Amino acid sequence: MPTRYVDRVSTRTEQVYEELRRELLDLNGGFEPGQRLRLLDLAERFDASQSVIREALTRLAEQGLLVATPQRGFSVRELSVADLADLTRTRVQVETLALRQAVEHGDVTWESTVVAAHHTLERTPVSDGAGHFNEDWSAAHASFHQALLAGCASPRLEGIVTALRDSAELYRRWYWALTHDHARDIAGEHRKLRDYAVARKAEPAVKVLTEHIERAPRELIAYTRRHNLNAPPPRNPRR
Amino acid sequence: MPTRYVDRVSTRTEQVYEELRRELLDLNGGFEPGQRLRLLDLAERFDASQSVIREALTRLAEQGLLVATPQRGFSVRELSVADLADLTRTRVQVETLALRQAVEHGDVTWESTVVAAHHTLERTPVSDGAGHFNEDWSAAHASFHQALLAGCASPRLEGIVTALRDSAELYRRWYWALTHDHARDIAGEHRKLRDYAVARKAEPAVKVLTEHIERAPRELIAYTRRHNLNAPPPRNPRR
DNA sequence: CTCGGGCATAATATCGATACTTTGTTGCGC
DNA sequence: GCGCAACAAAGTATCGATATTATGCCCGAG
Repeated sequence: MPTRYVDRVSTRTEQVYEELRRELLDLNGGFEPGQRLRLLDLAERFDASQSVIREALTRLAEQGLLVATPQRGFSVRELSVADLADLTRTRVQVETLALRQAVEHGDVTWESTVVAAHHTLERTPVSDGAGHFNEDWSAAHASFHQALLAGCASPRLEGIVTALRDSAELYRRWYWALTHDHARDIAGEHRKLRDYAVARKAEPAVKVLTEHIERAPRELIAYTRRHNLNAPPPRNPRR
Repeated sequence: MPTRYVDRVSTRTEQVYEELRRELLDLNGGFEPGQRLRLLDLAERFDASQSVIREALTRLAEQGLLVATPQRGFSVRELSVADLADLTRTRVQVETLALRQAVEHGDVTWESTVVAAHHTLERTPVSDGAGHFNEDWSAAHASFHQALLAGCASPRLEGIVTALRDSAELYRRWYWALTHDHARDIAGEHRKLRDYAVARKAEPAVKVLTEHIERAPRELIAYTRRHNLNAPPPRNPRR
């Protein structure tokens, strides 16, 4: 029998978990809101046993990215206008809380990290030119915001903010499909955030961050009101 | 072969998960911070297979009540003064946020729920008289605070507050072992919270809640400073 | 006496099979 | 044609065994 576990950095479950998570949050990923995730399908796709898949899905469900229903397995979390509104409100409140503390308590090392992360972000293209969204930008974006808030020196608060941001990622594909906010200058928002943060101007920074978080959801909600929707348009009618 | 799965309300995993969680947060429970949780032990104890135990532990680890280390299994989260300080600070910030909104936006139904939950709490004894802490009180206490914040009408925010409170529960045994704050009038604090909430006096309510959350950690941290500790005293030296 | 290599032990991670549940379908009675 | 019960198909939940890894101990070299 061939040796199976060679050169493993981590466990199989860990790998599958990370891959599934990436794909779930990936704008180009193949998962639809509400879509059921069958254990055997995924087991075959990842060439792993059901146990491994199940553990990964369990973790994602615990994070609220999936929904686990006893005896009926797992499915991708459904999106709704109500949840988006709640999520956005919560994100603004908690994230501005963290930002205020970061600006107040962050040290010089923090400033450097913010500047560095911003530099990386600015140099990463949003799209790959072929209409495909660049997931590297997404990572750089997350890193920048992470660095910005790390100054609050509160692992617990940081963890909450990160979890909320990940949840919000699920909505990104929906924005992308429906709204085209070409007037928006995201790079400018980030530059302002960096400058206000380093200059220790908490209130202006909070203002920019609030708008930064609220803008896309506001556009999307306005759009759905105009078109009488309250859930994203299905791309794949088969559920 | 005998029929095994009869009259089941839920799945075995769900049951084991809930039982483990209860015990973990139970002041009288048997788990120590840092204690390793062996799959086979628990499987035998619960008369379930390792898979079932593993799924329950995975969920608890994802919540931060346990720590999962690849290839080395699960253990109860370690406690530390630094984490307690961070946790307490975060709890105050997030929970007062929720309280302000509840007081501002809560309707009459909310008021009724608060009053009812308070009544139950007031009628539930803290201790069973034999020195054993009464877990019913703990449940009533959680329900009261839950009801208080439910008025904020934000499932996301509520979820965060609940998760933080559960994390704080892990520290309760530590308080209990070391500090004896007999001057404290917890019932009075709850009464004030109820009254201020129903009277829509946000700021006084926030003040009481802040003190309510901070008091025990403050006492404990002061105690550990006096005695040069930064982790709870081991009751069971075998790790 | 101490340090390390190499084994024995014990625990986790993974697998594949089986028990059970849900769901869709077929066909019968009316 | 319609409702419903029994059945069939598909999927989840659970199990127990096996592969793999961590850990502690023993023992010999220095």
